[in-house]
Amino acid sequence: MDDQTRMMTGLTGLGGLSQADVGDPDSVRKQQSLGQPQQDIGDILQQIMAITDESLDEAQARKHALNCHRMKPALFSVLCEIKEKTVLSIRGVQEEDPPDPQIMRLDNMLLAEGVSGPEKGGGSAAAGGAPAAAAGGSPTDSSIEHSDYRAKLAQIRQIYHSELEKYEQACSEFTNHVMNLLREQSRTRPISPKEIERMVAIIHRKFSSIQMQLKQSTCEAVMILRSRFLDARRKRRNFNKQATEVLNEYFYSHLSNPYPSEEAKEELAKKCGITVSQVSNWFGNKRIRYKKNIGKFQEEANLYAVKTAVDAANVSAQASQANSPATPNSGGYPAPCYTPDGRL
DNA sequence: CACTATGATTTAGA
DNA sequence: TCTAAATCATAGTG
Repeated sequence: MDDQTRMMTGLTGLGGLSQADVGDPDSVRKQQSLGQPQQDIGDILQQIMAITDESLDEAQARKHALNCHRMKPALFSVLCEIKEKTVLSIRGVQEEDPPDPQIMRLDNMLLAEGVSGPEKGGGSAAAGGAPAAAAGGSPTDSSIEHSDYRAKLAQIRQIYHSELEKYEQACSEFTNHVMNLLREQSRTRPISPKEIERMVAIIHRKFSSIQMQLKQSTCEAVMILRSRFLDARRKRRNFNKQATEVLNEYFYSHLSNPYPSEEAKEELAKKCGITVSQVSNWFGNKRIRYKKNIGKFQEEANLYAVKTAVDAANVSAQASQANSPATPNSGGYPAPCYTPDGRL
């Protein structure tokens, strides 16, 4: 504000108004240093009193006179220019910082997690529902944990957006306020539009740094959520006995071609209370492990062979035996050797 | 605690 | 996109 006073005094001086009229302190000092020292303190005091005695109307009138002065616009633009140069030389050229890589990373992550992007309304088709399933291949994982995860994510998303909105509103309010203030002041002191622009940029930068904190904490929340829910998926739990039984039954009764179709998988999944991808996993694991060590699975194979045979028998009690589920072994996987004691 | 069983994930190939 | 194969990581068991 020291600048302001200096400029104002300069302005008034150039504007042709007497400095004494305005009560410029410089002029007082001058008077003291030149000539008669404490010539007339009373005089000075009177001058000062005159200022304070000035009515508001008088002051307004003076201000108005200043504003209407024919030299004012030209003068202001010159002053603006000088100020611009000074400010630039003081502040250097550290403006126009590039987009912060930190904030870009946060933005990308929030986008990837579906927090900041467009509303993923559908959800059913897993448009972006399963973040971790990107490479996994289990698009329609609708387990309980998953819906829980999505609910929590939606909650975070909602909080994030409402906070963001609040910040943005506050920012624009504050910006407006400052802009109005500066515009108002630009009538009495040299403020170029460029300067206002710069001030707005500064405000925006401040607010965006606050926003970054919001983004950061949101990211943290999402990370915690992920580790709690998605990584918990990896914490496997064995299928229940009945489910394993159903799967094994299918496997051993289709030993020649243990590749259930999509429909069969769906049915098995429903029967076992697991997802289709879990069924796929199970068959993948089972096939490779069976193939690797047929001997080890001998007993199990016999058990299920007997089981299906019994079932078949039960069925054929009513129908003909023509279509027994015990598929003949036609090449895919070696069939177990049915020795009575379970050895090969 | 070591060891095995087992569900999930990753990688590579068709 | 499906599968084989390897691998990871935890659950269960003695």
